Amino acid sequence: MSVPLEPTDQAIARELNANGRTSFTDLAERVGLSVSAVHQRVRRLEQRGVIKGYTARLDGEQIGLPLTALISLTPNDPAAPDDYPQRLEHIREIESCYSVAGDESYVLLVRVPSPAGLEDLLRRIRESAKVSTRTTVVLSTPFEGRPAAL
Amino acid sequence: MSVPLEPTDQAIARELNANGRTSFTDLAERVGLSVSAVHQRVRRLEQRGVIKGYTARLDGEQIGLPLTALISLTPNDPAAPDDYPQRLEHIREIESCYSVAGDESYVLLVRVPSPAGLEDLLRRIRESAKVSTRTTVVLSTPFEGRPAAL
DNA sequence: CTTGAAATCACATGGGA
DNA sequence: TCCCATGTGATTTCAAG
Repeated sequence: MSVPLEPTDQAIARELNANGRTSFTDLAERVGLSVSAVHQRVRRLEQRGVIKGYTARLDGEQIGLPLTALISLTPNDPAAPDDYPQRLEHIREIESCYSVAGDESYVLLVRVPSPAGLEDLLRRIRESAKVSTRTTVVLSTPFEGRPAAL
Repeated sequence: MSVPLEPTDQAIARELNANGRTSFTDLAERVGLSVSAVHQRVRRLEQRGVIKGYTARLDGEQIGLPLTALISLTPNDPAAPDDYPQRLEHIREIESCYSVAGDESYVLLVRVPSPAGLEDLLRRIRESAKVSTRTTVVLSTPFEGRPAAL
């Protein structure tokens, strides 16, 4: 299950993780290979799923989603089949969904425009997944989405 | 604090959030502007901090960081000045740091190679920030880093 | 915002260690 | 298999209106 990444591929992955728009030309210089060699490696990393995608990180405040929260889920019926992620997938306010070890079963990271938006979101989560929720409101985000510690 | 984003800028931000390597040419087609107009807008969004950066999303399993955890922090000395984020910034395993409302003060999202790596990380967090920790291990990640609900 | 032109880049192909 | 060199068309970027 997953060969440890070769040093060159690791360097490429690290660079693209830190700057997702680095050109192949720059990458080639940094890892000491020709542009075409790097090009091939990046495509392979994408195919293998080492690179899952590219995204611009946006400032929640400025895009109208200033309220972030962590929501922990507990199933209402512990005997029900565990298809919670599927039941929640359609809710676009949910950015991430983690299955966790602990008192609760899942933790969601969500972004909403306002307290009213959060209230409505919680209602939809409870209805869609038949869970009870415990919400931790994020007051501020000192940092987020930093480069991986490769 | 933060003028609501103009529709065209919002469309650009949404597209780059969903695909961080979309070319200016593609962006221009999608939003119905010339390439250089889009170019200027993207630069402005970057300057304003609406776009905070670009990153490749990597598969933790394949890059040697298969273990994810959420760590909640409680200050040892509640009277101490609150400079925890600064004290933790140097620890590269910490991907995100949220100041939260609730029993605890902060929640960290971390990635490590192994349980031993987690143990060592917890020790460093406690020492650096003078906090006690409560750790929630992530068992699996049904989804993560989905595009913002713009 | 647009046009337009120069510099740079992406990417496919073919060939060599 | 992995790498490199080269060519062509696409893209980025800047200056000017």
